[in-house]
Amino acid sequence: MNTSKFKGEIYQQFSRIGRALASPVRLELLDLLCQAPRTVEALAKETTQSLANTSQHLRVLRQARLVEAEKHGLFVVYSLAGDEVCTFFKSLQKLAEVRLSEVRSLAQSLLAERHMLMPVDRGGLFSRIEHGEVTLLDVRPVDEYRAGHIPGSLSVPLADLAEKIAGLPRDREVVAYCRGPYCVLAIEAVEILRRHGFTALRMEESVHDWQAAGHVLQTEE
Amino acid sequence: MNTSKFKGEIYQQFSRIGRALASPVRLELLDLLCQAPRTVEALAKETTQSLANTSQHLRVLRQARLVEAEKHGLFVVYSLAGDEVCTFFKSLQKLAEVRLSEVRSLAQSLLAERHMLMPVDRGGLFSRIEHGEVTLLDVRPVDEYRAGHIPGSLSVPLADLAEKIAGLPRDREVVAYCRGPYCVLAIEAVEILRRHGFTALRMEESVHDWQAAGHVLQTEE
DNA sequence: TAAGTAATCAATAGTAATATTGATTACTTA
DNA sequence: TAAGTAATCAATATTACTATTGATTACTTA
Repeated sequence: MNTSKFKGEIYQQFSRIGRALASPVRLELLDLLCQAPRTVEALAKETTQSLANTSQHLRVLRQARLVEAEKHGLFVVYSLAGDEVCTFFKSLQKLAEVRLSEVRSLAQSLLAERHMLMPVDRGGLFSRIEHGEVTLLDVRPVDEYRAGHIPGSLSVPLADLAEKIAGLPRDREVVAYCRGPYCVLAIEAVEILRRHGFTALRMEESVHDWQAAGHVLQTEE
Repeated sequence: MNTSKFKGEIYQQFSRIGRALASPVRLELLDLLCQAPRTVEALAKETTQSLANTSQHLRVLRQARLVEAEKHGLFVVYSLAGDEVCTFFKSLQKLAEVRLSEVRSLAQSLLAERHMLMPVDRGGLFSRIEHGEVTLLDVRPVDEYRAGHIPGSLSVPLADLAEKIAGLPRDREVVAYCRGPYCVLAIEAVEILRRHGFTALRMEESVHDWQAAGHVLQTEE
């Protein structure tokens, strides 16, 4: 092995990761898998892609060793190959946010239209959550909640919010969270809650940020 | 702006970064720019690509806002758009190392052939360097040394090593460093030094690791 | 102003990526 | 064993990427 052959091959290897991240569909798949493992069918449905196309994109991700597949009976369950993949995906989002003004303006225009630019006090919020001073809603699908959620949070998937909203205490603030700053679930939840007269806030932080801040997650229901 | 339009566009934006990282040539260009700004001509020469091809790849990197171009007289000097790009590139390398066994085996086979698997004591080395107990050589091109180097290091570009080797003190250990764990310059330097009877070691860490460890760099000569 | 140089542009051939369709495989269960 | 289902495979049309070539632009300097 001479050094110039090494150089050629090592950058080729690095580019496998880049290639895997070059498609919006694959990034959406990764984003979902950061929350919880899923079957191909579930991933296809959530990304509104055909089954075959989803399967093909998953193959690319698997070839880059970013995800793993395991057969469970009739289903193939895909999951992240490791926590470091999620961390890396978050840092990709962060880099895009810092470098691409388009990302910042997209996010801002979505929030501004919905009157959600009001800042949520990040430091104070975590401690208010820990002291049970707010009703904390996890509005992600229930499987993601089961895979890990912030202690004390209630699982109220966005799809079920309408029917569960009557049971929420009206005398205190509601805080909704989902997958992170670029997930729209909490935004939609807050809109619905406000329409029903609640004082509702959206928390940008996800379970990963909660974990990164040194807290532990709760699994199962 | 509805939420599904937002989702479509935000992943599209994230994928701009992925696309930019999908080519081995662009990763090599980024790697070089992590060390120091350069003209198109210099980048073309160092990557052994044609001028036109290099220019095109740089355009892609610029469109992803990972690099910036500034015209200096007849030359266009490209540089990293920010330190966070270098940090991200390093984390891509790290992810590839963790996830891709091919990366680990490529690196290992290169080192094993050259009898360089001997571990360098990372913690101790930094303090021995600070106390001047080793001759520390920066074997990168001189422009990279000028852009920032470890204090106390001598600039001995690999190309000049043969002629400068006579002037090195023979009574103590020589440590060579270059751009990081996947750069071959220090490996080649150590080979030459050993052939001339020196006790030579390769340091995997680069100026970025030195900086990340809380030390300051030295600029200019 | 003319010659020279760095870089980009434009056109193109070859290759690779994407999404669709329909067929096939692998497994479960009636 | 047959029917049903999840997932993959195979073939394909479309689109995008890559590297090359030669022309052009923008600037400097003789």
